[in-house]
Amino acid sequence: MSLRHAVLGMLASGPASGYDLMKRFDLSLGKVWTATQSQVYGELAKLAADGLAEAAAEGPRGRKEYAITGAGRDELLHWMTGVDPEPPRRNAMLLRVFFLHLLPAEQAVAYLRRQADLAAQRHAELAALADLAEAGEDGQEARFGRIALEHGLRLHALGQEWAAWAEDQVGRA
Amino acid sequence: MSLRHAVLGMLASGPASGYDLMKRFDLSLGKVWTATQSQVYGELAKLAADGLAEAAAEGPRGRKEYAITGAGRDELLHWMTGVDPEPPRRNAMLLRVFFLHLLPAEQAVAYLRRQADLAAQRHAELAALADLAEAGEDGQEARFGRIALEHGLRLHALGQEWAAWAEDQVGRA
DNA sequence: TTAAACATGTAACATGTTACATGATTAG
DNA sequence: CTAATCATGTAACATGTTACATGTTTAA
Repeated sequence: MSLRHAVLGMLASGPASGYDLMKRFDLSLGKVWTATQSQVYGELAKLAADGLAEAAAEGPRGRKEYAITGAGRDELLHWMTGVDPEPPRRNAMLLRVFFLHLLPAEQAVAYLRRQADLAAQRHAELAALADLAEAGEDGQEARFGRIALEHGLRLHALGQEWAAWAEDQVGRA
Repeated sequence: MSLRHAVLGMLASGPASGYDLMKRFDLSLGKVWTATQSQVYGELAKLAADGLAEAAAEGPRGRKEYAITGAGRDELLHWMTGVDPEPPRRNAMLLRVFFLHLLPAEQAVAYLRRQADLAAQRHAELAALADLAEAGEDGQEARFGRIALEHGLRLHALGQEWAAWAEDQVGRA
């Protein structure tokens, strides 16, 4: 149930509307947890029903701002420190690797080379995002965003190196 | 719809029952794509209904073996070479990192240290699995399993190094 | 005046998890 | 004879995606 905690975590920095939250999902947060508009509005309503958030203010155009409650903060803190995060259990790229023996060696190699290219591309995109972040605000919130981003950078570098190594392994068949 | 392709991929190595497939999900394949028993049996029925697999034989205890069809092979090959794999878009561990500024520095550091420990533990578990695999059969199928496993090993090493680096970053606050 | 941005919500469908329900065969 | 393993299936529920539906405010 981490969508709930993603929303709660953003609300913990101050009241926000569904529309505000979506912007954060589309920007930085979406790199580690995605959500659709319909999920965000739905979750906000449930959070309010469960007493973890409350409708705090109404603005123009039907805008509704929600604020985290004490119970919401408790729930968030419990999730952050009291429960070990589940590692991702699905990776479509590696699933294909398991079946690469079904392809002629030449196509298996092409697949691995393509993965190296994709990793390089994603690394470059993240690096561009990092540059933007560099120029932006600082403070504790930005610091941890930068730390998460560094994980992504290292991950894509790993992807590139691993794919090159794998290509070599297949070459020596 | 990768569950479908995970099942198809296993069927491509030879006919199998739902029970057989579950064993492979519980062992190696589950490291890159998980599935529950109820998903596997359901998917097998859908695959047969869609003409991508067919009930090939019946055994004792109601055992039903399924075999991949030509259309199934086409679908599998298209998925493997014609579509770029989607990168994972949800990481509960990194989501928490985004909200670490909500904790006192001391607890944020504890969180990061815990992640380093978990990564080390998972690395050791995978390494044990790798040793078993080493002793097992070889051939193309095992080779690619080993290549996927290497990715996991590198990933957990990265997790450890990154968490140590992050801890240091927070220390210098 | 009109396009872009702001703003929320619902319905239908797809996917995934947990729990329940049942029975056959084999090995000790 | 009895426990473990083999073997399949369904129902209820939770989560996630896509498409639709609607209306307001601001800036050019």
